[in-house]
Amino acid sequence: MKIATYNVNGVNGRLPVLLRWLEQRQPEIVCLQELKAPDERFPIDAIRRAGYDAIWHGQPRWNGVAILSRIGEIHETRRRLPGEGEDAQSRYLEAAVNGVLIAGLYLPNGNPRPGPKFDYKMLWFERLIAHARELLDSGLPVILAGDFNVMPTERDVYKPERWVDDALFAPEAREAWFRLVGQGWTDAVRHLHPDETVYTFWKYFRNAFVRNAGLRIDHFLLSPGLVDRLVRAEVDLEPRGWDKTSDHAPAWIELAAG
DNA sequence: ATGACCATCCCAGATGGA
Repeated sequence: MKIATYNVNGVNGRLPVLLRWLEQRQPEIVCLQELKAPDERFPIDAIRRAGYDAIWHGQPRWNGVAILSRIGEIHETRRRLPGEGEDAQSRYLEAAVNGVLIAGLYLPNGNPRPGPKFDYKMLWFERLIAHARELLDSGLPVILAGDFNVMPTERDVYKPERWVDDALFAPEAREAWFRLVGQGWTDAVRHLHPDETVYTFWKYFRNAFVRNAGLRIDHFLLSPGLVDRLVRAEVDLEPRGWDKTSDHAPAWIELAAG
């Protein structure tokens, strides 16, 4: 079973790229971030024609997350973190699919730092950490997947020294990441590729993708029971080179049958 | 060290992204 995460940077603007990649790769489950569309503009018809069912949680202009499945029913369990109000930004969606609990998330960017946006990022992070504890304690097989907007280590940034004051690489954000992982989660890509340079995002500017001036900010965290089932963890670089593409590349993991 | 590019939306230029 392949499970993917893809920050599409506008689900309607990137629809041809998304559909081409779904057709090519055929992941069973996909978490999408940055829909940038209100709920009524989610392209559900095109996604159904591609063979997927979906749930989504959008808002006008910004944010927005979705979970797609071609393997079985999507049983939604949450659409916001505990502690978030009804009017919160659309950044979290959780569902049981084919025997696994999938949490699709889009953690706030947090720039500029310091400032209210960074405070919101860290507050959101704390809510995620508290809820992740509950998910671990449930004993269920759980995957936290999405755009965490954090590069955990220097290996995850092309020029670490340029990013130390940025909200994506700030000590507070990295500390929160390691506190989350320290609950007992496994970073799937690093587990299988401990020493490789792996990026999931490249700016549009200055030929960043061609220069491989990238960041690793899209992640999969696995609950302990899933680690033995992890057989692959990859980033699809090809779609990042397509015309009218997202600034992120899709990442995916493959789990053996449980 | 800075600015570069892209999407969205009452369609122009502000805002957010990372």
